[in-house]
Amino acid sequence: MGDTSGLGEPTLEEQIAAYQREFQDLDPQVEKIVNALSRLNRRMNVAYGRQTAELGITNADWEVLKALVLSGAPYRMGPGDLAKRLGLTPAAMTHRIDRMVTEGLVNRERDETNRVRVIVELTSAGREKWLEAMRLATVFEEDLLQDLAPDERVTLGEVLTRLLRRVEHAQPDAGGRLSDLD
Amino acid sequence: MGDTSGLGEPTLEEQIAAYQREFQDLDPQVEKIVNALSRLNRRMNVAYGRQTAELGITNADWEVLKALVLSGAPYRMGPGDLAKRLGLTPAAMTHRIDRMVTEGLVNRERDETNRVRVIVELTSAGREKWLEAMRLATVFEEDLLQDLAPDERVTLGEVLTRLLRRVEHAQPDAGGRLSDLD
DNA sequence: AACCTAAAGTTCGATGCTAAAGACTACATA
DNA sequence: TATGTAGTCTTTAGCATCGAACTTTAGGTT
Repeated sequence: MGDTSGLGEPTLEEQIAAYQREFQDLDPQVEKIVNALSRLNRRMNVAYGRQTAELGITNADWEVLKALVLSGAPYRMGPGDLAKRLGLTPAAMTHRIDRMVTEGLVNRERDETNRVRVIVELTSAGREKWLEAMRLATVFEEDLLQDLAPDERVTLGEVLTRLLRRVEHAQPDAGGRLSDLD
Repeated sequence: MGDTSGLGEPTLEEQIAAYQREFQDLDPQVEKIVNALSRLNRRMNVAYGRQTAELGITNADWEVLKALVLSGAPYRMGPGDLAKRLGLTPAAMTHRIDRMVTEGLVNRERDETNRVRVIVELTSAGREKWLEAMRLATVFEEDLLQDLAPDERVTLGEVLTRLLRRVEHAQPDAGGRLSDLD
């Protein structure tokens, strides 16, 4: 009586109870929300990871593709901007782009108007991969929210946006780097 | 007109609009929720990372401390169980424990009743660190949810639990490894 | 008793990340 | 024109992680 399956994680409720045993002045409401958010995200990333793997790419690749597509046509960005957008160091971006170039997902060119700049451009293959990933992702996401009534979805979206506004305002973009993400 | 600050991220609303431009049959409600969840988690991890750094540890350390404390007195677990609990490979767990032993947060002993087993035990210094981290974390968490009325908190907790139940049931613990977490 | 199999943890090689140092370009100023 | 300075990317060294091979022990089977 206790664990979910093997030895993975205890139930959320069990976990909150354990926290309360070890830390008296704890607000169970708050802890429930925070821990649920954290677990949900983990599971979502696992699911996304399976889907991207199915397409022969990684979640890391997908993040880059997303940033490029969202930048709009002609789907070009500098490595520095990409790094900021994804919360990586420029060094990591260099290597990630290296890999994605060999995979044919993006091109790397020098900016001829300013030869110290580099332009990363989405290839049509990259755009196609993004599209496939997007199709899989939306199916999963719709399935995830299946049990939520339309008005519940609206409310949830509104509440989460409010939380986000609070935390994004409190950390005005961390000066760039967004590291230490477990 | 558009970006938040420097070049970090667009507004959530802007991002959803961009998605709709590039991908027609998209449910904006769903996408709003999913993207808000993802961003929220990112910001939370950054915040936790700052707090743990302030205490001279890392988020990685903190995860181990949490697992040990939640296991209850006498705060002992095997590396394998810890690895499963945290979604790491046993190899990674070995190195993490190495580091935490030198930091005085845990002890490593052999189980004398079964000499192939190892026991990781929380030290009192480790317990104290967990307590300090917990105090900082709860302050942040309370601040994060400040704008939510009591009944909103209850509803949010309930809805998130429902989502979690759905996704945890769908992925009955991934057979162990929970990798590919960006 | 000798052997086989399974389980637990560590070691090894490769990958991706960070922080810091380096190389190159553009632009302002003297 | 020469020089300083800031900005952009790459390179380097160190660390954490993964997957796979390896070591040791426990427990069952013949």
